[in-house]
Amino acid sequence: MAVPSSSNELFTPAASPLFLREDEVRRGVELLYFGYTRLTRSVDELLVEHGFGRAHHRALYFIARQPDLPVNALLKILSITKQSLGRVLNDLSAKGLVETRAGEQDRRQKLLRLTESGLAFEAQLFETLRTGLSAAYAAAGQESVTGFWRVLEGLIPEDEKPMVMKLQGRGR
Amino acid sequence: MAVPSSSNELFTPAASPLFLREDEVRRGVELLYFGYTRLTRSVDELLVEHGFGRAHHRALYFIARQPDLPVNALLKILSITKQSLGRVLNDLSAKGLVETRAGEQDRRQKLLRLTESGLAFEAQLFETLRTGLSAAYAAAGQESVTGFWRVLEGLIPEDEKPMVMKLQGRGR
DNA sequence: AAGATGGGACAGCCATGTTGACGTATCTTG
DNA sequence: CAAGATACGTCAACATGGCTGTCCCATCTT
Repeated sequence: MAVPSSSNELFTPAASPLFLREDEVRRGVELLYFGYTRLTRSVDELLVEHGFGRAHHRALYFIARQPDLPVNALLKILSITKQSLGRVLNDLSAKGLVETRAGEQDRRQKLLRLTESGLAFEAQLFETLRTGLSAAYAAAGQESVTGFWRVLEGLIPEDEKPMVMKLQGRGR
Repeated sequence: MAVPSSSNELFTPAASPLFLREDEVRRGVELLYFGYTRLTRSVDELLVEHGFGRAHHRALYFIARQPDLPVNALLKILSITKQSLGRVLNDLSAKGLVETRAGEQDRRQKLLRLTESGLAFEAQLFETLRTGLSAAYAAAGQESVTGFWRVLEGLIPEDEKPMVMKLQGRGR
């Protein structure tokens, strides 16, 4: 009775940095959930007006980010099956937003890139993201922004970091 | 020709805090996407082993967070229809993880709470989240963590902030 | 007593993920 | 050069978790 059980966090509030207070973790989980969903919500509205869904946006986004991306690379970025991606890419090319060319060294590859109108649409979607995220950045201040980045980077497994860094043109 | 168009960002790199450099915004978008999905990925695995999906976790999570939550309050938190939530709640109570009581002031309400085994399961799921997020917190440092929180708070629309703050027992 | 509200249920649709099986073109290698 | 690996595509079937629309009951409010 006098001695709290060893699993009682109140007993050792700063015991280990890997065993933080529950409330701090719950706060992060909730902010991540609400922040993420609210940022994407505005984009979703724009998408449905054009008959697309979130999956189409993801493909558009990453193709815009890395023109001439081979299908396989996009599959790895999205971590979905080629069947799922296939549907999405078919929709996008049927509507003239995406086009493909054969790879030059390896002609089995199909390199994905956005058409003129694909670029325009992606830019429009991105503007929505920019508006939301810029406001949050500005309200929080530059120092908070780097903290924001640092924590999120820590959530990405080591073996996936190179892929993310490469997207951002930051070596590996 | 000599004067860049007003939409050219290179012309006014620090023009307005609401119009940040594209790369900074894209970096945030990507880290948010990968960070969020990677954090939830480990939980997903645990869930499918028990025959549940992400939707079940969300319900479990918020019921754990606010015992005796009325159905209507949970609907607002999740922003889904009552039909969608109904399915999830039926699954959870069929498996004995959630139970309901009639409200005391208003007996039309059903107050949701977790059973013993519901609490145990939610705790197990939460451990997975804690492990991932604690590691990221620890690697980034306390100052980064507050920045992380601040930016995410800025992504939540004003009219929804009270709901989120209330979850975290931080007044409104 | 009438209407509003909290909750539940049935039916059907859609988007987007999954497996599994196969086919074809091209590259790589013994 | 033949054999196998790889990149990509497609057909088919299924699961999850959103959605709309409709109707119902119990209870609270007026």
